[in-house]
Amino acid sequence: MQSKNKHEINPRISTDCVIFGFDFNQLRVLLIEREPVQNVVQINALPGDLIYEDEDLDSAAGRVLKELTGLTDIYLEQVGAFGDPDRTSNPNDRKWVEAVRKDPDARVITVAYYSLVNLNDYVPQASSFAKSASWVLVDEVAELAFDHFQIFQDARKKLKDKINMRPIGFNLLPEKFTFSQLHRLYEVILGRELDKRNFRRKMLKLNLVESLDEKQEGVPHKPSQYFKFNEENYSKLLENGFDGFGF
Amino acid sequence: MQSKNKHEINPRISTDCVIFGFDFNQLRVLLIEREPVQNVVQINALPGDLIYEDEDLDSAAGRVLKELTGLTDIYLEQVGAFGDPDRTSNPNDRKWVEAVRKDPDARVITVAYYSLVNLNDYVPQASSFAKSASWVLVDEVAELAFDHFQIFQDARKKLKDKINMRPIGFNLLPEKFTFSQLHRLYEVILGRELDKRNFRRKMLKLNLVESLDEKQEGVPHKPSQYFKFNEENYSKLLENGFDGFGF
DNA sequence: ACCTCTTTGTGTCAAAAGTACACATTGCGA
DNA sequence: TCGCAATGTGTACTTTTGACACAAAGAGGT
Repeated sequence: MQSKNKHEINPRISTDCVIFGFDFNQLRVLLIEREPVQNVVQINALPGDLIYEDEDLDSAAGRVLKELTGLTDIYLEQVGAFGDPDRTSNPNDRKWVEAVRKDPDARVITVAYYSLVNLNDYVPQASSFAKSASWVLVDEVAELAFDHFQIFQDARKKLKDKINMRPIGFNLLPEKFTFSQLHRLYEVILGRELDKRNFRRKMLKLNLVESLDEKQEGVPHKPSQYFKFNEENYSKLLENGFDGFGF
Repeated sequence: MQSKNKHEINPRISTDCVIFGFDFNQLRVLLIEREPVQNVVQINALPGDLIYEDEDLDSAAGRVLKELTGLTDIYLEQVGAFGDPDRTSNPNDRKWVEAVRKDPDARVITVAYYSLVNLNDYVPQASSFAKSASWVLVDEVAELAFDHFQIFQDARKKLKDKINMRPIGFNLLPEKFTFSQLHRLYEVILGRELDKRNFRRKMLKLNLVESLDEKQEGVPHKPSQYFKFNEENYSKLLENGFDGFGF
């Protein structure tokens, strides 16, 4: 929808990615440190950059993530658009923008994406303007560049809501996994304890996991049964509309 | 997050509003017809326009809505960003853009918002490039300009999800209302029947409505009790985190 | 061989929530 | 006073939740 208007703006569009990583114990988020610029105190940032002319938003997010961290093939879901005109009000951010951008005064609107992956499957490799890329515990995320902290929080909330609506978290589990791993996954995302027996009961009723004829080996305790994800039942559930994922 | 890159784009940002209106019976959505342009077949569109330089996204949505339809003071929530580069591939849309815009080739990314209001409280008055603005039954929405149909569908889905997470729909009821009206509201949003008695029981348990000492008058049947919304309890619920709104 | 350590895996009971279902009541108007 | 149309209410049954404790398996050390 457009009209001739003297107030028309000339903004830039960027995309930022909030990638949560689960290592079977804790929840982390992928952050980058930017290449140093004179006089700019280094703080962490979400991986993000401007989008190209002919890219749709989803692809742009995937590309940017790859360029900065080396991660590919990650299913990204949108968090939303963030566009505070005062986004660059922090002097540090301002200096960085002036050093790096052609047009430091242009307003930037960013479209944020998030995902949740198995941290062990993805080893970030910093490149482009990222000096380093690393997995930071979600509870230890402190100051972030621009409005990234806000974006991070929104994404975390969305992840939490989502797991109660759909049984996500399967795409990120290894082919075979134990119930404890699954259990732990739900706990770290929801940020609270879940009763072991009740969790098992409820999860089994969904028919989304089935046990394999295989056990853990070499563990100094009772070995656990391995389970696998039943994709067929998952697709069925998705079609029929679903219910009963809350924990 | 920015870098010097020859692919940098020069897009426009617009905002589109999906305003759902409830008239105590049916669910409608506010659509505009644009001022005619030569050779362009008229189809409906969501109210939307480019944003200004210094506006944050939320305010822009409110302003645009007001300019095109006269509606003010509507709480808007974001649906998301839509930015298909082929957004203007439809020849009709293309012609309209060429006729109306300074820079018809610029890519447009739109940030969509939605809301739900009491249809009787808002009488749309078309202005700016809107020739008319009217409430269309959600089930009769057909072709829309650009990617507006997609946006409309996403917004509708979001509304549905939302009502099961929070008891929205109070801001849009009149000060006093009957249980049937509330009941009907939930039915039209969810798109299915809800048992009258069970609905009443569950809603009452939430303590969000209280009955007034006042009855309907002049109706050719048993008059119903009026109820009002209890804002205090609502705020309390919001703070404590909530549960139990699903129907 | 046995003890210890650690994590797995399992059942029951009571409370709460959900679901299905039918009929008397009220006030209007003919 | 009768018919009409919508309101308002209760019960029985099923399903789901939530709280809770102890035996079983295997590794490793002595």
